[in-house]
Amino acid sequence: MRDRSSRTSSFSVDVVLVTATRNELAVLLARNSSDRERWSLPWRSPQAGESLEIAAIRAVQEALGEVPNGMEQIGAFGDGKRHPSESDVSVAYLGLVPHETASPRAGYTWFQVADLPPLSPRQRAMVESAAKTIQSRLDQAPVAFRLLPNTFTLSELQQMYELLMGKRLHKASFRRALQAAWLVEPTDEWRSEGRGRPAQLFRYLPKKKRRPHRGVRFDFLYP
Amino acid sequence: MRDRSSRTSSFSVDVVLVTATRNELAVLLARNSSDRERWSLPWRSPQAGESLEIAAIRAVQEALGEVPNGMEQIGAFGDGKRHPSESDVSVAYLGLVPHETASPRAGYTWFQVADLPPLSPRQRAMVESAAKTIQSRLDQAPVAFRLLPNTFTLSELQQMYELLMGKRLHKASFRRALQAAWLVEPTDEWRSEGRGRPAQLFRYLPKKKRRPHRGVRFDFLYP
DNA sequence: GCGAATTAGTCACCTTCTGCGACTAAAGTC
DNA sequence: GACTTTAGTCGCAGAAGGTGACTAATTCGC
Repeated sequence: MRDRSSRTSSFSVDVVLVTATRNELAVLLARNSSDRERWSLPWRSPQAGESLEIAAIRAVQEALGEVPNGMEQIGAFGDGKRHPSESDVSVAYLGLVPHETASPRAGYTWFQVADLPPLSPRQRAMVESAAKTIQSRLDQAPVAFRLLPNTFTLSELQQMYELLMGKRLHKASFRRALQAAWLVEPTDEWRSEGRGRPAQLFRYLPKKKRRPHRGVRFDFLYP
Repeated sequence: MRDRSSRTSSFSVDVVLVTATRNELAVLLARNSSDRERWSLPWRSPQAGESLEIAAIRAVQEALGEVPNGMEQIGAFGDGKRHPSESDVSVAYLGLVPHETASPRAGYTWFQVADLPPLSPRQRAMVESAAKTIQSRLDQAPVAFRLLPNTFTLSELQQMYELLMGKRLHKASFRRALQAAWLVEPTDEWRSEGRGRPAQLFRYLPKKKRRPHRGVRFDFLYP
């Protein structure tokens, strides 16, 4: 994928770029330059003086030509044998991009997460970890908005949440919670999509934190 | 701290070991072997074939002589210049140990998190990240129990939660939530501590998950 | 021994939150 | 114009959560 002789660093930076189509999550993979049947996550060996995050951003730039707004580190992965870079450890970053604006460069393709080609065990672990990270961050961070275009209908937003959470949501409850969080604001545009009543377009409204308090909840997920 | 000539790996594994006294969190630091005025997190350069987690566990063994039940990786840290190991990147692990059973070996000391000695920027970032991780994991994972001895009173448990959450909790609400989560079981022991009515001792009751469902909550923490 | 102080543990009330069905609104289809 | 489809809202019933007041069991001071 990249010249590996420049500086044999014993770690690499790998990027799990995620986008969402109508009802599927997709991950960007790069065609292996030597064995063109194989695919791998975009990765990069950090150059001297290049921070981890910068390396991740560069890897994304090579793949998409643009940078996602905000990449999040999801950990260092060391187990598993083979990795394209032959590095001992890979630091994985997660990036979210709206599907509309995400056209990969030559050699890169989106794969549905449900239908990935074979990957190295290490990279497969990264993809799984990325999926978990997205789910767990869902109600802590505005993840869904980073996967949607600038304006969107509330139905689209709800569908995105349903996709990310993996379950159906009740429309009225969803909108009530959304209102309480004060997270979106209406635009004065409407979109008519096929049949049915046109939907109002909304935009994400980043705001100072609200809801300062709330008690304990022992919603433990694992024993 | 450790022989660095054996194998110059460009990354190290650092451990943020956390314990909790009555009303303070504390972190284990190691006295620097060359400059005995300086302190650092316990760390280790992974040997060949040593996984990241094993390296972290070994580092803890050297420091405490025992292993915490479960270490969690909190990320790879690359920015900031100086690090004891002179490595480019450090992978940080978080371990929780009950204060009662945590007697450090010679050269290691617990420091209150509010009163840490100077650390390298990178290690300071690790400690801060560890604190954030603990808070965010609080209602996802039984963090508090890993900081308490096997049996404890509900008041102790509540105090631990108050310490970790950084705010007071109402006794009745706390216990109601605890009951609903089915997370502790009473022992038949009671402990009389100074004045006041003796408290019943409880133990942690790991269990299959409950509460399978719940709607969305936009409890966003940042804009 | 006895009341005050202290800590443990529970109850009941009221408010807020949440699941959910039923409703109205505005478009297209035939 | 009746029917279908999607958007958007209302309001109730029940669950969850915040809080003060209560009972219980012990030590302390006298």
